Amino acid sequence: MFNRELVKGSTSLLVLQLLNERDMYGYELVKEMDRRSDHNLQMKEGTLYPALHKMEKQEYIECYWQNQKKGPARKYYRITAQGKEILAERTSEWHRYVQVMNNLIGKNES
Amino acid sequence: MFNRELVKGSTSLLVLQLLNERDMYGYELVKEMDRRSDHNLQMKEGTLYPALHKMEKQEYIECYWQNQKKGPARKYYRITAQGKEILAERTSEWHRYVQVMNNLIGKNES
DNA sequence: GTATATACCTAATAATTCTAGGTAGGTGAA
DNA sequence: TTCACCTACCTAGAATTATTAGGTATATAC
Repeated sequence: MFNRELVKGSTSLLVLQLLNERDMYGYELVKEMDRRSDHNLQMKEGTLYPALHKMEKQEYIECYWQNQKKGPARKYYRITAQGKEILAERTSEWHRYVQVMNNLIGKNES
Repeated sequence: MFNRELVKGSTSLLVLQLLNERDMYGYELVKEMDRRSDHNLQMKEGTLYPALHKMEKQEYIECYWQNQKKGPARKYYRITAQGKEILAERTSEWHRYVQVMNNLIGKNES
């Protein structure tokens, strides 16, 4: 939907925000982002899974397996205390970025 | 200033917007972005020059040399009709992107 | 004559995303 | 019962873009 490069860099912000609301598994994150963005943010699995693994290494999130009665097991992710700090930073950065951009390109156009 | 990946993808939008206001040369674009963003967007020359050359190939902009009485010659860039179309698209895309993101991460925080 | 500012440029590296696969469990229809 | 499809995980290679770290040249100030 969006220019791939424009959205680049907001993956971790989005994931941390969703996990801050509740624990989710990878496949669910993809569907949830699609749903809540009205199909505007269609993150690919090939983008999400490596990003999750990186954030796990950085200890922004941690995971646990949950077997299902039906279907494949799910790997749930939970945000850590450190992850919440990063989320706050990234959110603040996002808002500053939008302000700066809007100043430059004109807030009121189309 | 900002996460390098967050800003990725907005280079062409920024350049087209500035050139839509008036013709500028590369070095000036770098300084002008820095100034108008209160030093938040410090685009590197290594980012800008290749981006300008690409947009020239795409015919979004065109250039002309202007010799100076003092100092090195300047390569001025002018936005084309096609560039103006792209600018309108990119601007609209930017605003949609901000809306979608704000919906997901919560408009009112920090 | 040396440092600094202006003004252009590029090759190599880094970071991220997408493409295009793969594995496996379970359901429903022909 | 086989084939398609959905769930759910994963990764290697290609593509894109930004930064780093240089280079060239003109002109001014000390």
